Amino acid sequence: MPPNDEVLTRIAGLAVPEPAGTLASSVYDRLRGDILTGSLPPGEKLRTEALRARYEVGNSPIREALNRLSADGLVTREDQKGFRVAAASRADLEELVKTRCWLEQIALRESIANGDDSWEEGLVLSFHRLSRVRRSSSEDHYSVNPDWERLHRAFHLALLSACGSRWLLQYCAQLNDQADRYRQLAIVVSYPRRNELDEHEAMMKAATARDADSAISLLMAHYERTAGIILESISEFAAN
Amino acid sequence: MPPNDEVLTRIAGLAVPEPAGTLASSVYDRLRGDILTGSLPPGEKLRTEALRARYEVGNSPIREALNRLSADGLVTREDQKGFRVAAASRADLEELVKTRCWLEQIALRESIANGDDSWEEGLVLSFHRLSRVRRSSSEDHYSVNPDWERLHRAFHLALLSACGSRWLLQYCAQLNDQADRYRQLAIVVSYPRRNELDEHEAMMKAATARDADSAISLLMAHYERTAGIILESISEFAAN
DNA sequence: CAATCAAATAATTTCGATATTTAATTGACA
DNA sequence: TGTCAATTAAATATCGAAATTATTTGATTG
Repeated sequence: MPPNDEVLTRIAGLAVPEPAGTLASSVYDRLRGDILTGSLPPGEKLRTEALRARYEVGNSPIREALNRLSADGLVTREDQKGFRVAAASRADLEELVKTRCWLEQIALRESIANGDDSWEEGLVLSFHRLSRVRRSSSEDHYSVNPDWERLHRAFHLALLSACGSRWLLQYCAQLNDQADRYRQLAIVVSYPRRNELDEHEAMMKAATARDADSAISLLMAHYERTAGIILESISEFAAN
Repeated sequence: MPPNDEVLTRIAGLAVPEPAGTLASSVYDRLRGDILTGSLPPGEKLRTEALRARYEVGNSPIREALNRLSADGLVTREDQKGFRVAAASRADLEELVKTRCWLEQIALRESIANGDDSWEEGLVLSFHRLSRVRRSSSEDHYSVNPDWERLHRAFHLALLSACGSRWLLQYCAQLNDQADRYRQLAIVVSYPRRNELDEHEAMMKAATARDADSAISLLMAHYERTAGIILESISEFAAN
């Protein structure tokens, strides 16, 4: 079955990080976060014992979270050999961006064709919120602002949210996660600045004007540019 | 030391789909199979205790398998409320088919553009194998032939296998699973026959002739037709 | 009679420990 | 000194039971 409403609300960024109902879900969220921020680097071995200590829970919740993440593609699993953070490489990033463009092109076109007023309003709202938070949480040096990250994700998913397929939306969200991880890995090395807000505004305006071709061009260019910057700033990813 | 039985069966080529390395993976495969065949119907509650009895393993492998399946979309999970087989509905099937057409259209076009000789050969081989097994394992009444199901799946994935994106390929495989489940659900009610082999042959020929537009038309029509048959044969899916 | 609440029951989730498998180390032998 | 086998150590996977949370049952009250 396609992702349920709870998942969709979470994707839309409209829910605050509410306390998860089970330890397994809580560990899943935290582990996912730690992988996306690069706090757990690509290829890192994920030993049960170490994670037990890190998250202060027992065996079972850890393994349940790891099993879910492995189906998400953020963690790799090999029978009898345990879990690792998914590897990262230039080739992988290129494949990822290509796939993302294919899927989001469809999703955006459909969204623009089918989106109703509430979709349009959600989009405007997402952009507004994104425009009000700083890219970096510090003034002098760059440091990741979790609010910006969350709202940025929400904006991009708002664009696609009316595509009419929960499957496609979920896949886009998954690829979004993967791309976010690469962005974070690049930031560690020093992330070159650019005016992303203008790009987002242009997309939002093209989408609300129902100009599908323009919106798609802008979105594709946005992704290609980001990928280019990441590829420039990183010669090669560490191989564990 | 003389080779053990396992080695001998392997050499003789008599080994069935080799047993998974861990109990969790084995249960995952069996559960997945039971859901795809409809042996575990949509909406069915998946109680730990019942599954423990069914598959004769402990608690942990069951839960690990369920967690993986929930990320695959074959099972739904709600914190503190356990697991269920994913629901099925006409609306869901329509959304599924639509998404499948979107994604496979891209995958097939890319496959045809990029596929090398070994892709072409794999495709011809897949078709040949599919053509040599019967649709039904019984002559007089219809009964699912697991070999045909497996080879049918393999053929469709062979078509897309050169698309150049493991992500896209994985998504197509996932949607394939979902569609297979609907097909099985319809078969229970009595599945109308048609000459699927010719359709598959036409696709194979168009693909090897590198005629992307024709191949895509054939594939889309193939899916639409299947969906139509399923929707006709089922008034509504049971709601648990 | 319907609604509410509390107790009892059932199911899910989690823990700690054990069994199995893999990886690392040691030591014998060439 | 290098290789291989045997041994030890470490890690993974699994089990069974305890703790937590949901659901049902049944009594009580408005």
